[in-house]
Amino acid sequence: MGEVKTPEPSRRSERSHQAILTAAVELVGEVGYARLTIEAIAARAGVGKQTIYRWWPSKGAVVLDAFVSLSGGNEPAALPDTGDLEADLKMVLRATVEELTDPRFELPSRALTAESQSDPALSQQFVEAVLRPHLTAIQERLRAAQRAGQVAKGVDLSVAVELIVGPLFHRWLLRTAPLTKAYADTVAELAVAALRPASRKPRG
Amino acid sequence: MGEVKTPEPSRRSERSHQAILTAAVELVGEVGYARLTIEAIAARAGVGKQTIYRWWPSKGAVVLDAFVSLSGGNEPAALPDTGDLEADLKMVLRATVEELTDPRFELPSRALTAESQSDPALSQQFVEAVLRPHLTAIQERLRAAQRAGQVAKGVDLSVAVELIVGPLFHRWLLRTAPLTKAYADTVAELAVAALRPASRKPRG
Amino acid sequence: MGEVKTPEPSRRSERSHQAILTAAVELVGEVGYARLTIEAIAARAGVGKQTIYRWWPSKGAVVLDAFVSLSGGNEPAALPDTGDLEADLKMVLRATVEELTDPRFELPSRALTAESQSDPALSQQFVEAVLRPHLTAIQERLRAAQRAGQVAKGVDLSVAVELIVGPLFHRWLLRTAPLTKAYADTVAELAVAALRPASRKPRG
Amino acid sequence: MGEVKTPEPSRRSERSHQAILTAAVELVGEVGYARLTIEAIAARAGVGKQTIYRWWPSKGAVVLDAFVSLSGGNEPAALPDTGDLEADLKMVLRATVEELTDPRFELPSRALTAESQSDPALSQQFVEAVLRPHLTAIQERLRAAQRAGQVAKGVDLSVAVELIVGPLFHRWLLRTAPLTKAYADTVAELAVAALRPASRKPRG
DNA sequence: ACTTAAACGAGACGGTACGTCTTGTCTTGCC
DNA sequence: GGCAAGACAAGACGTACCGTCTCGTTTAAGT
Repeated sequence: MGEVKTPEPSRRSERSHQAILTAAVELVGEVGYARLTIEAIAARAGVGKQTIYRWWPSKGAVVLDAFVSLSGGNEPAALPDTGDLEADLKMVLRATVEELTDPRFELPSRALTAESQSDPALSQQFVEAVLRPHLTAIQERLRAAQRAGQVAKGVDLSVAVELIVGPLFHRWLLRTAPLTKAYADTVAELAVAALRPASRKPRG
Repeated sequence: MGEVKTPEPSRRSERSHQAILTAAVELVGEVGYARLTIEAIAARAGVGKQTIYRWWPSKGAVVLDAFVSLSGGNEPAALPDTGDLEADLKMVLRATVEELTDPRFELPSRALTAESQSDPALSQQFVEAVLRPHLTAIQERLRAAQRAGQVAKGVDLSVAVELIVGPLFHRWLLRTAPLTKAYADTVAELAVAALRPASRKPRG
Repeated sequence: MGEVKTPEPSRRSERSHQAILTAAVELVGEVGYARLTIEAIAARAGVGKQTIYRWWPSKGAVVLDAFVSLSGGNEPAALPDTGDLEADLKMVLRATVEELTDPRFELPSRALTAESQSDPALSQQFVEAVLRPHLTAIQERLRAAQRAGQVAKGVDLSVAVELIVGPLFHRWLLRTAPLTKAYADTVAELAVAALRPASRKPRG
Repeated sequence: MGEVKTPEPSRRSERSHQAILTAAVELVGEVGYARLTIEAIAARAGVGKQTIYRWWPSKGAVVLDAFVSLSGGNEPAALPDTGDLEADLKMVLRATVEELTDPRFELPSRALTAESQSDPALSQQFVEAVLRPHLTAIQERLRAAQRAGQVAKGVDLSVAVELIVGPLFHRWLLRTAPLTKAYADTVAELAVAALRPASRKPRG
């Protein structure tokens, strides 16, 4: 995931490839993303710098690949569907809070989000590889709820997903307040209320 | 705003101070934050590098000060209160979309958000100086609505604020989809629905 | 000329061999010896790098072979013997000046002389392949002159040869002054005077 | 000696300057010129690479300065004048042979001569700083001899000097044969014979 | 003609050094 | 005596080549 450049990938050394990803993961944990250097990755991986530059366009791209390979298998697949939307959402949002708070994921995630601000291509890859599966899983659960009449017919589910996760990321990224499970619960409750088919709209 | 270091501030050259902020604003617009250097700011401002290092701890801090001085007076003060919460929120969210899309603000904002990921001190200053006034203004409007019975009594308004702005920032920061005024409207509608007192959720 | 390594020479591709020498000659003329690279020779010759490393031990060795193949046939054979030693020497020294000044020969010659300073093996090959024939030709002419009584009996002719060509190379290599045919003539006259059988030695 | 570039020399750190020259001398002795790198000089000298690139245009220029500062004071001044030209020349040529054979001088000298082949500016500086004093000293001795009637009136002394030293350098640079004191003596004898006024050549 | 082992082109690899750039500190000399 | 100017040590950048090492693919001997 990530290479778009020219060289013949069949001749790629899988040994070096893995060593680079491993070294990147280790080093980003040890010194942080800002003080992470290509030279250090190459040295730690026992690899020439050119081998990194040959296959990745930037430091961010290496770290993204490393991060993806790290959180490799744990595709969130689908949310459980207990029939209780609010409970299911609370579960997934609590899990999200836990992940965003786990230092193992927090540092690389913040780094990639930061890097994405100035590198739209990286941003795209980051979202598709890391974020999209989570969003899609939630959206599928919402679709089921919509079919079950727990979510109003007219709601655009892609917006609904961001209504749910947006507040969490906002607090995480901007550190407006501590990111807790209580907050996750409150957001889930409010979101469910927002999506519920209108009993009546008292506005007019 | 921003200085925390030692030297005697009374002897500070206001002329150099302003020149530095101006140069930073110009340069961040010309080359972007990533390629912005302290040396270039000093050169453009006609100032010794030491004069920058003396008063600011990092490149981010200079840019934050420059950004704040740029958007100086326009404190958002308070939201209008037309009595129609949804309409008032749509107005402020549309304005927010406009600002986040305005290249004059977008680049420095993204840069400072990115830099905040690895610099919690900067993050704190950024939030307090730039973001907090907006959040507070929205929260005040919500308090009025709560008093008017348009928002449920039990709702934690600081969470409500993030429910409203979170989805916008999520889309802006992660570029999951284009950030449009239609999206702002939808978010406002859903948020109002979430906060409405109405019948408590019919689930139990 | 030059190969000392192991592989079976009968299977050598003459096509590649020639292409390499041609490419080396062209490139040394285009970019000079210092900026000449094995990679560039291989690319220009349409040859794998290994094919060069297989048959030559160093860049200098390739260029030496290329240079020898360039100045291939024109073995100086023997000097003319008009009976007038001084005239014959002037002729050969003037020709030498011309060659040392001809850009076609000057650049590779200087490069190989330079390289020889740090590579005695190359030095040996260079001297034997390029220089020795010239020196030998002059020495033969001196031997004839010695037989004819124009050169003193006791003179060591190998030293005499270097007395003649040394001053030319000195000026060429060290650029102490322009290398001209007038200088060649003067050197020839002085050398002949040095070698002439002593009328008497007015020293004692 | 050597700097031709822009920066203000008054602010130059004499400490770093000396450390660089010392490191260069040491390293050229330890690993030879070809394997000498700017990086190693900087590391050994405890100096940033830029400090070298700021003040010298090339590796050769650094080594030349280092070499000159090494052989700093020992200006050859003037040759002794015992009245016996041949004896005096033998003395100086033997000394030259000794110097050219002394490893302390041989390696840098060969390196600078080699480098001069592709860098005429360096060549010029090398000749003027290192070689010219020797040549001038010999030329002065020859002038005295010419006044004393031991050298023919019409002889161009600058050519005469190269007649004397050229054969030595020829053998040293091209390694046509071992460079010995016996060779130096023979060259001196032949040179004196060449320059002697005596009976004009009996040829015409 | 068939086999087989080499030499071949291509080019990825681990490395080294390049010359440039930027950082944050230190120094000099002008005003 | 405060400040611009800029030299300095440090070290990462991205590039260029080095010489070695696979890869298939010719190619030429020796069957």
